[in-house]
Amino acid sequence: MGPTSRATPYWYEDRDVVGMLEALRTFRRADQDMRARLSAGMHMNVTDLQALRFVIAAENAGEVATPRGLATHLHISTASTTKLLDRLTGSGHLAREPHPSDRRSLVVVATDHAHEEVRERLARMHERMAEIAREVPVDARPAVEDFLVRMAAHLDTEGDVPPLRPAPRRPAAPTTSG
Amino acid sequence: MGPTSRATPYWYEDRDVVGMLEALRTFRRADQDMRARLSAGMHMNVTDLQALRFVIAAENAGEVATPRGLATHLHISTASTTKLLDRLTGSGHLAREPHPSDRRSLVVVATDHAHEEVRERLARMHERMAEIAREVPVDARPAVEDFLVRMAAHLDTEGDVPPLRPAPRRPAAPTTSG
DNA sequence: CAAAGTATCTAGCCTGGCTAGCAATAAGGA
DNA sequence: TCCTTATTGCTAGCCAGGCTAGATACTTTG
Repeated sequence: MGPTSRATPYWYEDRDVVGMLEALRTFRRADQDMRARLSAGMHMNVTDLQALRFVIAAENAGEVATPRGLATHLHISTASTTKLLDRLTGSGHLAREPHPSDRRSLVVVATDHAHEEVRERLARMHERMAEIAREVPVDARPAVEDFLVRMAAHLDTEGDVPPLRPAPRRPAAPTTSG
Repeated sequence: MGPTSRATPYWYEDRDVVGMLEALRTFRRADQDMRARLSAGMHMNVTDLQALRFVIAAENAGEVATPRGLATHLHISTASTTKLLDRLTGSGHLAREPHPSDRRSLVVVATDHAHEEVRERLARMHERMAEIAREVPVDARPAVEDFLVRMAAHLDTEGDVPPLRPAPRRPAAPTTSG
């Protein structure tokens, strides 16, 4: 309890640590809420907006977006992707075009209207985000980036299979009955 | 295009900025994926796990969790909360108990098994997260926290109503017609 | 005490995922 | 070349997990 000879006792360091972790949670919550509001404001669900942004990003990068690529990126099935494309072509945000080299596939393109709407709603936000990033002291920036990247790498290794329960149920694989 | 007299030309600064923003996206993606894996590993959906953690957090804070509080926290309706409680009591993670002072309401408590399972799966992860946070240089920590908090605050102001469309519909508040 | 408000639950609907299976096309080996 | 296998996107039909509306029990307020 009493002060020690160290300039920064252990509990002081911990306050920083707790602050950063709380800030991380705060950010995540804010980001999630923003996405929900944004997609609701565009009269679509969160996945559809993510898809739209993926297609636009692909176009900006000079690449072609296919339904298969969309399914992979969004971690949904190709069947769900078909429905998603039906929704977004129906709303006038996307269009299906023939694939130049693979006649099984097709190319997904964003309409001018979609480009405009997304740019309109996100340009200001992205600008301000960069501004906030620029407000970080130059010599602290590598630490910020490092912290986030390392945290992401850690999360990629967590939450996998349970270390205890041996996978409770497996609907398939009939052994005795049936 | 050519080099200037400045030690850190503008594009160098921008590289830091871009790096931080990319790291932010990377973190968000990793966090989302982790949550999906974690809840899948516990045979529940993401919302249910969030609810479970909310109840446990309330207990640890010496507070009581009610269905209403759960609904508010999760941004779902009370009807959906009833279904959620049915699922989680059915799986043996939560239990409904009488509310000590409001006989309309009830108190939601986590079972011992739920406490144990969550602690088991999250303790190591949280420890490692704190470890990663402690690896951030002490003098950079305020900048890290600030960056995240400011970014969160910004996101809280974005994605709202479109700056163009005049708030599509407002069911209540009749002014002229009706 | 009566009226209005609040908490939870039930009933029934809708969205957005999923799997299974299909036709068309591509890719690879005998 | 030709036959087999893999891949792509689609349709059909199912299910989980949200939602609104309305019922009931209780609390709060005038």
